[in-house]
Parts: sequence; structure tokens; C-alpha cells
Amino acid sequence: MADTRWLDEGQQRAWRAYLGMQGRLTAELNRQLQSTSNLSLADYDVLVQLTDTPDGRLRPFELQRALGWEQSRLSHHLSRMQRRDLVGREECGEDGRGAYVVLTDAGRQAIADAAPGHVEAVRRLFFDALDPDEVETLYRLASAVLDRLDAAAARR
Amino acid sequence: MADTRWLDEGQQRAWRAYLGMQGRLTAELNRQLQSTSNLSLADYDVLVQLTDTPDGRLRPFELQRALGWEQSRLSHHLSRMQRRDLVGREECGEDGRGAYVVLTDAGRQAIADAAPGHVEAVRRLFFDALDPDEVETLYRLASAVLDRLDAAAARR
DNA sequence: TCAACCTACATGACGCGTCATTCATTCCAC
DNA sequence: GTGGAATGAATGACGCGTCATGTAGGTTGA
Repeated sequence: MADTRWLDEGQQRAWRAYLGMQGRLTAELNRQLQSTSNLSLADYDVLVQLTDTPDGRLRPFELQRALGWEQSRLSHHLSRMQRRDLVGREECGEDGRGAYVVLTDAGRQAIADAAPGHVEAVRRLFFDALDPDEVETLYRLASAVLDRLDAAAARR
Repeated sequence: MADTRWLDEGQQRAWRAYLGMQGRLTAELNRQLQSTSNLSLADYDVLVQLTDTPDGRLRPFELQRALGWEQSRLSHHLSRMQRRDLVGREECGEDGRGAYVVLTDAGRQAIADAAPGHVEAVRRLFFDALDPDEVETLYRLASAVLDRLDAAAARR
């Protein structure tokens, strides 16, 4: 591998800026959510998915695909959320192996309380810094990279 | 907070795509680095910073600023890297409170071995999916958000 | 029908990241 | 110079994420 093609100047600074933004933005949003609502970003994402279904109930593997998480991460996270009474687990009649994850009243309340402040933070720290063109480009860019990642995941 | 301004359509999908890309790209790069070089992305970043100095030696607070990390994260991480003999700690003459973090031979070797494969992965999963305009926009976008984050950090 | 295989999910171990706290040293106003 | 604030750094506790593994239940085909 003596002939590595390194990143060019523009790629380098873009990558560095992206990494910096990524890490610090995630940390800051996490802090905001945690301190004002006692939720993590991960909790928030799970609750959003459950809230988006009519009966607040999903099979873990559906959640997994919607979130793009690893299976064991989801399982661990659900256990922690269950301990805090944000979600419950129920047996699944159709499939003896399976289960249902159910939004509890406390969970529903938690995300309803947290959402406005979180959206506000996302807007303030992120979208207020961008013009519409940049937002559109971000969408295209992220979608293209996601396709790459899907291909890589399929290859694994 | 009854009058929350939610995200518009374009912002929603951009945000979702960004979050998806962010999480999965980080996970994938971590996996690649871990499995081929037994290093984490965090290890890699620390080693890069140390390699960039003439004598492979930095004060922790300099590393902290360069990486944009929390102080305690860095301290914990350096302890773990020290246990694996990737870095060493030395006393600091000029300031009795301070210390030096020093790149070990093993650390220097580790990043030299890891760099080609990592850069290759970054290129394959990320830059190969983008055209130059998108890279340029990403840089502008990330820089703008970083400014926001600096402002938020200063306010804290 | 039953063995081989696959799918849905859980768990233990271990490294990572944050918060709160602690400690020593240095800086500075007076 | 000295008491108080600020700075540089470490640590314990605890939630998070990954890998490897385990297990029960479904599916398929000879």
C-alpha cells in the first residue's frame, strides 16, 4: 500500500471541518436534551419512531431498520429505557421469537416535553447558520453517502 | 413554548439524512480502523495531532483545543492509550500543574500502519460519493456551524 | 419428520464519554 | 506577601455502543 492516494487540500479541510462539526454538534445537542429533558439523543430517536406509529408499538427489528442501529445496541438501549419506564415490552402473538416495544404514557409525555426545546436547538445551532442551497446540498450529499454505506453494508 | 417553529420539509429530510449518514459513517469508519489496526477513531485523532508536532509531544490542554474535546474525556482517553503503550506521560518543567503527552515508538508505528487504510476508507465511503462543489459546500457549511458552536460554547 | 439453517432477540464483557468532584499549582489584587 | 480566583489535570460513577455469544422459535427440503 505504498501508493496511497491521500486527500487533496480541499478534501482535507472539508473533512476536518466536518469531523469537528459532527463531534461538537452531537455533544452539544446531547447536552441540551439531557439537561433540559433527561433524555439522550438516542432516547429521542427511539421515541420519535414509536410516536410516528398509530399505536405506539413496533417490533424491535422494525425499529432497528428505521434507526439504522445495530441489533445489540437497540436491545441494550431498550432495556435501559424500560428501566426508566419510557417504553415497555410485550409478547408477540404472531411470532414466538418476537416482541413488541410499546410507548408508555411517561414516554409519550417525555418526548412531547422535549421536542420543542430540541427542535429549537437544532435550528439555532445548525439551520440558522445555513442558507437553503446549503441545506439542499447537504441532503443530496448525505443521501449519496448513505447509498455508499448501504452498498458497504450489503457487502459485509 | 406553544409556538414552536418546527423544521420545514426540506430541513426535515436534510436533517434525517445527515443524522443517518453521521451515525453510520462514524460506525463504519470505526469498525474499519478497529478491525484492521486495533485503533479507534479517537485514538487515530490523538495520534494525528501528536504526529503533527515536531517532537511528538504536547500539553494535554493543547491537545484538548486541537481536538475540541472535553477535558475529562481526553484525560480518560490518554490513560487508556497509555495502558496500551501508544502514548506516554511526562512531567512538565515550566508548569508544575501540567504534563506532557508523548508519542511512543509503538504509537508512531501504529498510526503509520493505520493511515493508508483509513484514508482509503474515508475516500471510498465518503469522497468518492461527492463532487467538488459538494465538498466545497460541506466545508463552508461545517465552518458556519462551528462558528455557531463556538458562540454557544462561549456563552456557557 | 427431522435435521440443518435462519431469524428475532438478549446478554456479558469491555472500551468510550460525561458529569461532578478533587487536587495541586499559578496568577493577581490588594 | 497573602488570600482568593483561575488554571491544568486526574478520577469515580454511570450510562452508552460494540463484539462475541447464546437461545428460542421458525423455515425448508430431502
